[in-house]
Amino acid sequence: MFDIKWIRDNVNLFDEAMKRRGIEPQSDKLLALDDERKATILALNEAQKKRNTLSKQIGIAKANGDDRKAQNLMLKVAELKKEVQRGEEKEREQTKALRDALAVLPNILAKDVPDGEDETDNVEIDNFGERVEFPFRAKQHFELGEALGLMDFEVAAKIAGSRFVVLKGALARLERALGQFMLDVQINENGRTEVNPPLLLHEKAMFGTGQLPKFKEDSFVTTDGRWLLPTSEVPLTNMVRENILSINDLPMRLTGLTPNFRSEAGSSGKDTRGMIRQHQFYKVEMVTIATAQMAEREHEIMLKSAQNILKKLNIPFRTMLLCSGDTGDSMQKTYDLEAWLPGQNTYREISSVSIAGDWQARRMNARYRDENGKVHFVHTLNGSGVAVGRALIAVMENYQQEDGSILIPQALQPYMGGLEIIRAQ
RNA sequence: GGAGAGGUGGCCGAGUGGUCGAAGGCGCACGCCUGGAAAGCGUGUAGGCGAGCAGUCGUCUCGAGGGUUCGAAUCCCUUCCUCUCCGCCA
Repeated sequence: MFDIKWIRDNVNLFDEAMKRRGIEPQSDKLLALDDERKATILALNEAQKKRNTLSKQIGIAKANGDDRKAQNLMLKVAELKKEVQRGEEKEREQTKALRDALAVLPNILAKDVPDGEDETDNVEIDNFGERVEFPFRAKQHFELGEALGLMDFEVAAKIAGSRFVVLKGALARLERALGQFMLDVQINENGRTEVNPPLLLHEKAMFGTGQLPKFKEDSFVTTDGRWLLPTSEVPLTNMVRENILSINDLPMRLTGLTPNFRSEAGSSGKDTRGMIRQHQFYKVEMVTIATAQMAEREHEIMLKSAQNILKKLNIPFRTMLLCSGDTGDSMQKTYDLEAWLPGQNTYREISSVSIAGDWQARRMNARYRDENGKVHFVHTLNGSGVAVGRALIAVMENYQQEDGSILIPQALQPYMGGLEIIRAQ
């Protein structure tokens, strides 16, 4: 969300930034709303001031026992009262109108974000690992999993519907191992604080990070109006909502392992086979709360942390800088890590590392006090470190053998009780 | 689910209709004092919005929203949250 005062001072910059997002110039409309609002406030303050002055005089008159004077003053104030009430109502409406208009606008893209339409215009900035050349046809993860008898989509459909999976035995454990491994790296090597948040969230929290109001069809709601977290970015970031933090608390580096729930409303027909796109999946998340000065460095640190996970698992991946058309509304700049999937013979997103600037902080009213006691909005960042479900896919496809067994990456073996290979029973 | 208690500034805590954005204490900052420190003394110590180049001024905010009143932290209604006891339950 934007500061209307900033828009007023940066009309061209703002309209240009919206244009990059494919949005018509907004500043005229917004400034007009703000002008009306200001005029209302000015008149309202004037009326309130008069009312307060007279009311105090009534108090004094009564204290002095001058009832007639008090009576006179009361009549005067009665009129002002109506004026104040009208003004308050108008101000409330106008403020809400302005806020609603601002709430749906996307973040400003960073200067170094390349222009582009969609994911085909993203720019590769880094590449890690050798793609394995199999002397046989590489299978997709679901072929492997089903053949092992450890991955069952039919049972999942029976109990929950499509886009769910049931993992069993060593595969279930492998998924758990991946989550624990990643979390441990985040805590021990990347110095993040583990957080285990609620999975059901207030609407306010969903608004704070930008999932609401625009993208409500992407998430699930409960019967009592709570939202199932689509990513733990939401609870972790909203931990600082409506706070004024001390500068000493920053940067605040958090991590957590949670399930994520997504309706995938707009994705019917996409990735229908396998575990790529599910309604429910585990993900290790990184969230950093920082100052404006710290933020860019924290973004690079976070990117390295995510890359580090895949390197430890020895999964080939490339790092993409998302183009303007593919960068999420809440974000100024996003890197995606795409893991190589031999079975699909393609790269697929496995992590997304983004910087939001103060866009989320304004929505959350999350601030900090600097060395001089001045209050500023924090800057927020988040990234996956990494998606567990997709990491499972990447491990299976990259570590598969001709007979359909799967080697377990060395880094995971301690989490698998020393198991080195998963074979059909 | 039933019965009760409560939500006030960074924290504790007073305030039950009148100049209260709010006593007092703690904490913190600065100054004095000291060789240095502690103690002591003094001063300061919310955020939003609006006006102004600025000093500053006005206004709003005592969980949230609404109402009563000339005037609300104080009265009424609604709602959220916390705590205690009982019941139920993982």
